[in-house]
Amino acid sequence: METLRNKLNTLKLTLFTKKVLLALVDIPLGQVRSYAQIATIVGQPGAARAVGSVCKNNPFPVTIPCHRVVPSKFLSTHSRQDIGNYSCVGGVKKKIALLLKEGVKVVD
DNA sequence: CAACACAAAGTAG
DNA sequence: CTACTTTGTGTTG
Repeated sequence: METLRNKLNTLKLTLFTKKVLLALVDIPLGQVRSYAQIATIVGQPGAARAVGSVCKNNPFPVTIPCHRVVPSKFLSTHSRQDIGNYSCVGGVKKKIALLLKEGVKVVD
């Protein structure tokens, strides 16, 4: 069967990218992960910025819940201004809306 | 080679 | 102690 993992293997993606994307899919509903956390999961702690690059180049806009990825600061503040960025359609505004819809508290 | 959707440590006050 | 600056990291253009 064509799992997402299989598709990722088909595409011309680097190992790091593939791991990151898989980690994003693994994020439970209503939960958020920081870029640093993802970086650590894929085995490259400190490469948070690289993770951001991957999300930005995200090959599957809907399949990959890149909106659940936020800066580590957000984990502490939950502030809307520390939500980070979002390249997909709708921008940061849409990102916030999605998170709220999924049950993630976002302070104004 | 330079830029980027970040993070953590170091320096200055 | 808080605030700003610098370095690390991997992908993409």
